[in-house]
Amino acid sequence: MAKLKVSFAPSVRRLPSYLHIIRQAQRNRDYYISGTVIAQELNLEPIQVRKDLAITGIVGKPKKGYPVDDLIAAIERYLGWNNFHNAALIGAGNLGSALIGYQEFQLHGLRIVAAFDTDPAKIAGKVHGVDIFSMDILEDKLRELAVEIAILTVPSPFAQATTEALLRAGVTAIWNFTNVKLKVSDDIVVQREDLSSGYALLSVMMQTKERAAAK
Amino acid sequence: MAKLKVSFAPSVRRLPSYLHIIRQAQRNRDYYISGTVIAQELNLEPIQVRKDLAITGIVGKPKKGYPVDDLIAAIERYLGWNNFHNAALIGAGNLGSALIGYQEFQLHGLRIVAAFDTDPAKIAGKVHGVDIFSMDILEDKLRELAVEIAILTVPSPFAQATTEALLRAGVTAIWNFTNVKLKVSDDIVVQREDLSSGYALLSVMMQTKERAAAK
DNA sequence: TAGATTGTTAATCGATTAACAATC
DNA sequence: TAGATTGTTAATCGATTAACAATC
Repeated sequence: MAKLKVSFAPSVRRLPSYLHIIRQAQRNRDYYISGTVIAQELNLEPIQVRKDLAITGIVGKPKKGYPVDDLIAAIERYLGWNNFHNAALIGAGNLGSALIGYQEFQLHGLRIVAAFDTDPAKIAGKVHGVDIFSMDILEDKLRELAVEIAILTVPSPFAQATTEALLRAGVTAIWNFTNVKLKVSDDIVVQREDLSSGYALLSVMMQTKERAAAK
Repeated sequence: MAKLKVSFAPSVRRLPSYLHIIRQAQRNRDYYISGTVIAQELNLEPIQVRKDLAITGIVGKPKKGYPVDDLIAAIERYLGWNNFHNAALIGAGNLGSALIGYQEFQLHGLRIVAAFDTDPAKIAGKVHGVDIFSMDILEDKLRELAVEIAILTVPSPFAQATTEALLRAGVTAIWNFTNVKLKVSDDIVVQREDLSSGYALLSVMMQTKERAAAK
């Protein structure tokens, strides 16, 4: 199998923010929402919103916009957020606790069924209602719970070794919050979340502004 | 001033991961590192690495590669990571604590001088050595400490109102971890970190794989 | 009906990749 | 010297934006 690449990746990344706006409309009991309105709310071009929504297969009505309920369903179906997947948190530190606390992901098919840590003080306790197990029983427990997704928030030096254990336990998708490029085979899904890259962008923007101001 | 847009944004986002590899080479006492080696390490094309590094102004040596020390200096200068900026954490929850704990950012010009929260149990305490103040004294304290960057990790419903207080206090850059699109004037730097967009990508990759496997 | 909005087709823009001469 | 690697110029690819007919 060749390396997994998402087509329309930039569009896919924008869909959750659209969903957020559209849900507000739903709470507002609106029947329709137009691409123009979504665009205004997010400071985007209407044509971009329309193109992005088109990939979900939704069909709108000229003059009115998109039917709110159908649009939400279309986006969720496209993202696969209508199906559940068992997930485990590997590393129950501050970041891990924050992630497990986000109700949002739970509403979108992510069912966190266990957490793992090496700290004896944490083991046998809970984070946001989820049991914390010893890293020693990682493989057995993951298999037992049929975990598909691992949320990896261990310290970077342990990332690769931990990953190998995850794969032995049958995990097929890794949400990687370490700053390590994991070595895995092409059939494993890896999404790396890299705060440094966002910080780099922030830094460059600040410099650009400073330089502009100096003129 | 027009809306700030970073040219070469994708390249800028990759620079921190290059820096990571190059620092390893430095620890290894290597004098030179080639684009080919960096590319191999990160599963990228060598030409992409060379093009990305070129924006920092570094000049390499045919056959040898780039001088390690100079390359690190060039990347850090380009990113502005050789200059310090005062920053404050707004919202000292789990995510905020995790961010403040990352030594990495502190090494790259981010000097977190204060944290703010509304929880009386946290106020007057510390997170990773940083004082936590009441949100009530936000504006005065930010001004007093000459804070430029706000790391915004408050609950989403408070994001916009908090932002307005930040701007009144003279903050010019916001690292936004809420899922709210902040309304600010064009001269304010905002970098939004959106976990949902990464999760959307992970979800689509998983679906793509499932569908491929079903065939 | 008039006009706002969709969805399609084409044009533009920017990023990635390829080709290759220069060079240490 | 031979050959690996740089850096430049050109080609390709994909994403964004523009234009506009269709339509409710």
